[in-house]
Amino acid sequence: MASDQRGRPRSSSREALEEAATELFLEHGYQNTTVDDIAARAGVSRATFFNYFPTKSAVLWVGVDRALDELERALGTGASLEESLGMVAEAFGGVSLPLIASQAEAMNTGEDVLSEAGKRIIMLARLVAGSSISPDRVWSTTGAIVGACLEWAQAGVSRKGLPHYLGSHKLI
Amino acid sequence: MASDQRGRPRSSSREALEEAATELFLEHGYQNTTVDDIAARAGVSRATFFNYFPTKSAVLWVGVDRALDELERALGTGASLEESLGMVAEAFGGVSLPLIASQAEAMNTGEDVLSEAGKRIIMLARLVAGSSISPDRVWSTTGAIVGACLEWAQAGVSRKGLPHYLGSHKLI
DNA sequence: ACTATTATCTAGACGGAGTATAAAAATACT
DNA sequence: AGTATTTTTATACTCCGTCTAGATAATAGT
Repeated sequence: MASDQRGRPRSSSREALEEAATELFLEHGYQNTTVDDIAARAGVSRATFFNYFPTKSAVLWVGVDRALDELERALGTGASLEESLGMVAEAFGGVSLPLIASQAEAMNTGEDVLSEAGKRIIMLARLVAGSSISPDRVWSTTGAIVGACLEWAQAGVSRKGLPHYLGSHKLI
Repeated sequence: MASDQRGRPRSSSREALEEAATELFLEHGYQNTTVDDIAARAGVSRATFFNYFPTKSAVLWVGVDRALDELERALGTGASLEESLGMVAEAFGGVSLPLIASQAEAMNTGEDVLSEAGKRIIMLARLVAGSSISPDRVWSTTGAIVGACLEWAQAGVSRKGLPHYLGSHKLI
């Protein structure tokens, strides 16, 4: 029986890179941090960074992107949009805020992050469009979801779970 | 009395660049066209391109960006969101579709354009947030506007004016 | 043990976007 | 002619993201 642990093992590069990037973004700002800087602090080569993250900005969005992936998976099982959102929000809302939501202003993020945010909104709209929702409600629903997530992220210490905010916006 | 036509006159570079870029995007696709290519065909230097457009992708979005600028201006006069949208849609909806809306698929546009689209959505959301609308309706309203504009752009030959589509989505 | 296989990591070069700066070119004013 | 002003150009630079070839580290089979 073959073990599936073949080849050179990964050397915990992913966590190291994520930590290094977070530190540097907070120390010097997002714009003033290069991929070389991140790799150097993590103790790996620049090429390795791109083995783990497709772009520099992807580090900021790991949490959000994972949530989008899970939403896609949930919708793929045939669950309705509301059910799928609920499932993702349960698994996702309990954990800590994604880096981008909690630290955006401390990292001096500029236009880059703006367009990255927009990209995720469009990804979400595509998922919504692929659900069983009426086509002419796709974008207003997408907007409502975005609004709920932002409200949740900005709620601070009094924050309730994400499902609470999703529920308070009527999605249908 | 000093004429305000001082210095070296502009050599119609803007239109030339816009035309050259459109042609090349359609011939070889957006991704396979470099700024150098555009400048060369327009008969100007690469540096001149960046005198007229902040980014390569901005050429695709001239119409949309102008509409956003006008919306900002209209809101600045104190008009309501609905009134301002109506004004912009009047001035904007009669004219031809922006390049991005009519030719996106022919230009083989990829992920770049996706994030550029998202950027504009966020710009729109900021304008909506700056209007007199209730804060918790900002994103659902933004989504509704986006939906109306997309419906308008995709309507084809039977297209009515943009105000018609904005009206059919209830924005409030 | 030795080899083959598989997968990660690395070094290095490359093309392209966007920025910055200083010089050249074209016009108007004096 | 000479000066001021503005556009255009040449050039160099940084950084992102891609690519390729090779080094390295582990396992699987003989």
